[in-house]
Amino acid sequence: MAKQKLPLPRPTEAELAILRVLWDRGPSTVREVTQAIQDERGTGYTTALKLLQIMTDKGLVQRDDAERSHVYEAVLPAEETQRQLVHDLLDRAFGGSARQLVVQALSAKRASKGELAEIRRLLDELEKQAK
Amino acid sequence: MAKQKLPLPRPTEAELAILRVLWDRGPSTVREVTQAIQDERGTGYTTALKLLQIMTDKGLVQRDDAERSHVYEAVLPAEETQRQLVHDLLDRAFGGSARQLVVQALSAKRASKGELAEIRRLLDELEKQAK
DNA sequence: TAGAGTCAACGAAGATGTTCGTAGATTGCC
DNA sequence: GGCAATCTACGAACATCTTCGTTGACTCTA
Repeated sequence: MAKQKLPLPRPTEAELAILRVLWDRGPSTVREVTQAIQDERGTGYTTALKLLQIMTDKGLVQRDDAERSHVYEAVLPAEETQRQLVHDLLDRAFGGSARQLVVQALSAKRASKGELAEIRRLLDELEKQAK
Repeated sequence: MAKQKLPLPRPTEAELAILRVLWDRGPSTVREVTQAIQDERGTGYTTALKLLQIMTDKGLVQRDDAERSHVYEAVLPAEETQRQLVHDLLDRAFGGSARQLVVQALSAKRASKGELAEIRRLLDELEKQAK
């Protein structure tokens, strides 16, 4: 039984690849996950299974074993895990400066004009709150 | 002698802590680095030394051994490594969406009004370029 | 010159993450 | 029932990362 501690561990590299599949596809079987990450990483079936078992122990995913093929599902929505990862990176590499991170994010991947406009709208909202 | 391959490996957790010290302080000795990360991590002298030696092999830092106490220096400026780290995170966790990453960055660490204004200025510049 | 302090080098141990081989159970089909 | 396919479980091997003990060299000073 997985411990019910709220601060979930940071997913590792391979675990994150699996989480992305679960976020995209929703609840999935081991075979579905394996096929989805086949290209990106060469991961075989038993490897994916083992990772999902470990992730279940860690509390990153939930397992439904009603059917013979167990169905796995991400415990946290993508946004929450992403926020945690960003926060970690902020602390570990940016000395906590969100501004610097945003700068690098926008220069790492040239955002389109539409995306920029969307970010601008987000800023509007945040400024209202941060009185 | 360190290989001269341009794509430097992604620094690990402990390595990144050391890089941050070198970015802050500039070229430093093992002892200086050790003292700087003493609080954050309990890292002892020989551990820091070993890490710096490994990082030298990887090409992450350069060593000046003119004096008895060798002086280490980050090869890449902070901005470049940070950009690479953001790019990695973008690919590994955000499916490449810079917008989503910015959203999470701003909500992970409530940015101050001043920071928001600065980011807004950055957007102005980017919009000029991204015609 | 003897002893204390500081240094780089090295190797090994321990922790964590990743991969896969194998075994045993279940299911479907002939 | 017997066989093949598919599944979970488990453990071991392997890689990577982190830490530290030990050694030998150098420096300073009494």
